[in-house]
Amino acid sequence: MATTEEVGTMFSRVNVDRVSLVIVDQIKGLIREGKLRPGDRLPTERELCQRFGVSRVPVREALRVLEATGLATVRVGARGGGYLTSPTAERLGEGLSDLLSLSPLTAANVTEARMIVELGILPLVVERATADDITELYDLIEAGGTALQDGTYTMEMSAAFHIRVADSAHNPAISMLVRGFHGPLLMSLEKAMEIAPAMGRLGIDEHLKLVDAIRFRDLAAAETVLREHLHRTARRVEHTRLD
Amino acid sequence: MATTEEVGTMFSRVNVDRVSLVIVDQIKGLIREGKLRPGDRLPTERELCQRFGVSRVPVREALRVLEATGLATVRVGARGGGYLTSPTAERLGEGLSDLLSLSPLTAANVTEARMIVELGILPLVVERATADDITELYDLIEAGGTALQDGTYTMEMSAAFHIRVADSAHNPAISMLVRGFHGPLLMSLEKAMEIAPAMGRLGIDEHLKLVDAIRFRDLAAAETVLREHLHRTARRVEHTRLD
DNA sequence: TTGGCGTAATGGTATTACCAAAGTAAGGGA
DNA sequence: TCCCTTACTTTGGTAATACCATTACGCCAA
Repeated sequence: MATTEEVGTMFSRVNVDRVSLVIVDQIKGLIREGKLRPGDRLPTERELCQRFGVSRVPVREALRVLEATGLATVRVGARGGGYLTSPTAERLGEGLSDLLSLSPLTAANVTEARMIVELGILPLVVERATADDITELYDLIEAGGTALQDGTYTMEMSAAFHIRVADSAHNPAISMLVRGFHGPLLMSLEKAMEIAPAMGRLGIDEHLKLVDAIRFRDLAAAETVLREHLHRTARRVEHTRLD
Repeated sequence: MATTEEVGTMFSRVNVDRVSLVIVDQIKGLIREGKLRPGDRLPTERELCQRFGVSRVPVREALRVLEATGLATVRVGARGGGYLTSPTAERLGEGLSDLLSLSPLTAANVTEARMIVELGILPLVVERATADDITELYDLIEAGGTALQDGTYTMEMSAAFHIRVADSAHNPAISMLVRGFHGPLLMSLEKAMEIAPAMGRLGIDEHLKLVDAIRFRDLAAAETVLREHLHRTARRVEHTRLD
């Protein structure tokens, strides 16, 4: 007969997770291990049922979760079924915006984090920006200028510029972070405040100075410009709640 | 008879979304409008079925999606069902880390981004760290020291320390970011490389120096220590693939 | 030979009915 | 008063079925 202590170590905690969760985890694991890659087609629902030895309901729930996470899309019809997709930063921002609107994060919180990231990557940007990067940045600025004259300049265009700057660091992880922040943050701010034309003009001027500094690989100047630029926009959102 | 152009505008693209998606959107909408708040209990599955006029499967799929998005938890049993939750920094970071570890990013990408964030927040940490923060950081270091002697020191404990440092910036958005970095990504690295005892000793010494610098509000010293610390661990990861 | 059309095969979507397991809460006895 | 039992609520999972969307293929005609 085993003592109580022995029994305590004999049995390991049995995991009675939801079946759908187990399936999701297994598929995620396969993705992590590289055995499944974006573009791959998952087996049909019926086949997944057989492989996992479960009925269709949990399998479908798992597919919905993968879909919601941005890991897969499910098509109907012949040649339909689950297809793995590589989660984009856009999808991340989508999910994030839902959560941000509920979470105790304030716009000031997000802005502060954003400043840290965007200022922090400047050394990389100044070092790695290619001629193409610079050209595209100037193009964005020009587009912003004409939009400003038309009165069609939006916060979204400003966001696009900052995202393009981040892309010039040539690190996909950083691109994802910045995209993740800009989407939800600016979408909610856009509703709250119209862009005053003078404000836009000043913003675009600063964008221009920033790209100039990047072009000349002048880190100090770039930092000065961007810090002032971000601080100025930060002050506008200081007391704004995300809602 | 209508002309072709007229017909072109007469019909709008029919988009028969999945029922589960419609349900999710409706609930999200109610949350956004404030008609549903964290802590609220959703109607039971059966009742949702009646209200939406659909069967249980789509309803359950919708609940799974809400769960996966971090907007709700579902309990079984009497008084069970869906309860809306307010997403925490932990939950947000979890989603972020999932995304990072499942996207085609290299360890070097993520490490670089991590360094930018963790170094970037140091000014805030040095400025805002409370006595409690400092005490807890020392506690973590002490726990790490004893664990090291026992041979039970793990990457996870190191991660906990860095997360606690980030929490000392007292910005939930930043906490979320750093938690996102120290998720499954580092856990998978943990498998790849054992912590050499000497390595751990050195790491903990650096942790100690970092907290000392934070305590004395010595930003320059803190930056020097952390930069070296992160660079050292980064070098170990440099040629490691995420797989 | 080739283009278009109809049909069959494929595979997700939703309904219904049913049972099992897990919590909760209320009732009853010591 | 406290604990235990019991009954009920509610989700979790299975199975069978019908239905609809999409694609592939083969046939027929030009």
